[in-house]
Amino acid sequence: MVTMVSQDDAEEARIVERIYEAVMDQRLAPGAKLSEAALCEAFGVGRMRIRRSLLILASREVVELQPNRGAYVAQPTADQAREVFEARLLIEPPLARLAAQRIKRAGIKALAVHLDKEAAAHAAGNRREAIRLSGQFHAALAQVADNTVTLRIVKDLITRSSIIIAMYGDAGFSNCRDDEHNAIVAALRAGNADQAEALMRAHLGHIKDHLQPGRQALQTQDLVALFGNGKSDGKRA
Amino acid sequence: MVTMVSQDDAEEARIVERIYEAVMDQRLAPGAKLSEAALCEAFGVGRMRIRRSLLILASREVVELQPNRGAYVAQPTADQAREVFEARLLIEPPLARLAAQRIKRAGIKALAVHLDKEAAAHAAGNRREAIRLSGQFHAALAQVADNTVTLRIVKDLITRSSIIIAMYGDAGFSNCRDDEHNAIVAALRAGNADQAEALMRAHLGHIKDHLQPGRQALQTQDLVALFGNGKSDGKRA
DNA sequence: ATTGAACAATTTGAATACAAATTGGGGTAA
DNA sequence: TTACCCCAATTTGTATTCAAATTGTTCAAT
Repeated sequence: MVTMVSQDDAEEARIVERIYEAVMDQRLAPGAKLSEAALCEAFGVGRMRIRRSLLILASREVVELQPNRGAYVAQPTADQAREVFEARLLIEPPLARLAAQRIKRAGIKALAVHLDKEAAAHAAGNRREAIRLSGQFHAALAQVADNTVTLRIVKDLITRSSIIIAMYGDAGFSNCRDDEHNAIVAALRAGNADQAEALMRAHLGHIKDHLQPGRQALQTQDLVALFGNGKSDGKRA
Repeated sequence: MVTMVSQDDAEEARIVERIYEAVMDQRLAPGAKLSEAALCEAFGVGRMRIRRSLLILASREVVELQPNRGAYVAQPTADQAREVFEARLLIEPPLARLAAQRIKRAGIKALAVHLDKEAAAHAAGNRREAIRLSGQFHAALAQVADNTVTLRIVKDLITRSSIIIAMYGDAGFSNCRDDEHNAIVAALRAGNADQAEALMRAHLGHIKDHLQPGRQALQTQDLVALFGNGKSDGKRA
């Protein structure tokens, strides 16, 4: 008998991952409603499966579950935004240091490939892809550090960061500046742990500095729908 | 009129928290089966509620959901144990530094009260309470640092650490040594951020050094499974 | 007596049906 | 015309029911 162990769990993980990606691409705006029926159709699964996925997303604070109202992409407050970036400033610079100490030839190669993709997306004007890759760079670093526990933590933080940037970020400013990523990889390649840590700290500081806590960006697509602005209707993947 | 918002969610959070505590107390051993029916009776709630709680616990890797087999308290591998403590060594020393910079009079007071409780439990020979408080100290530090995002992360890590210590720890060695906690608080009180960070790093190193990766402390029915027949369960561990 | 297979019982997984609540629309009255 | 209220429709939450899988037991055969 073929057991097919944990095929079910993999399904939820797949759905969660897809929604994570949509949030990071900013295809799903903060406050966007995630209706169960729509998700059932989109993913071709039963309602139970969707409810489980939404619960996982809620436990990671990427979506908010409002009782009897439904699931919505989270809308972190300015204070929560501060906490997320504070956590990143706490975790990622030491992580960059660890990566510098631990990186192997294959890891350097992988990061180089990633930087190329970032540059290509940027050159092609593919803003959505550029934003996504820009966030993924930080996850790639955790992978280089060879620690899945930290990888999970960083993934959650960068996803929430994408929401925060969508809410509080300068209009045209993308997630990260590529040149800073390049500099960090250069430090890793040189095995300069101190520099890698310092560069990452500065990099995160720059992202944080470009947030405007008072902005309270377009609350939800409720407002958009109200004004008939067709900007954020792309809920379907 | 009165909305009673998120009363339902609070119920799941309560159950999850109770199970967290039981794991940290080592009342629930690694590999212990968490049958849905038993939990329904224990908490006096419906099966749906329990299933939601177990899913949250699984997403935090405190329990493992085996399809068609049920939920079990996680049994991290030696490699996963290494990753958890590596993550703690990455996060908590900078967190101690932040706490030293940010601590107020009320925080110092709260930590002093906590240390008293630890000492009292230790003096009274209440090992279970001592273990629990010993872990909670690290969460208290995150609270002093006033960052709920980091608090959540640290809580997850210390809960998983309890499981790891139960599996790989020396028999009589409790979670932490109280004197090291005292020293850390002294550094915080003195506002010596460098020392707080260094002490926390050393403290976590000590805990880690008392783990025996080869021990494989199988103390539950996993023992039976391992000796019975390594038919298809031998995949893990 | 021991081993193997079949069957029964328990436990989990999923689907369907039903109940509760919120939202939006329409109608009426001021 | 505007404001308020009631009702319907949609959406979420929960329970019940049934199916699938695993485990333990029993019986039979070697």
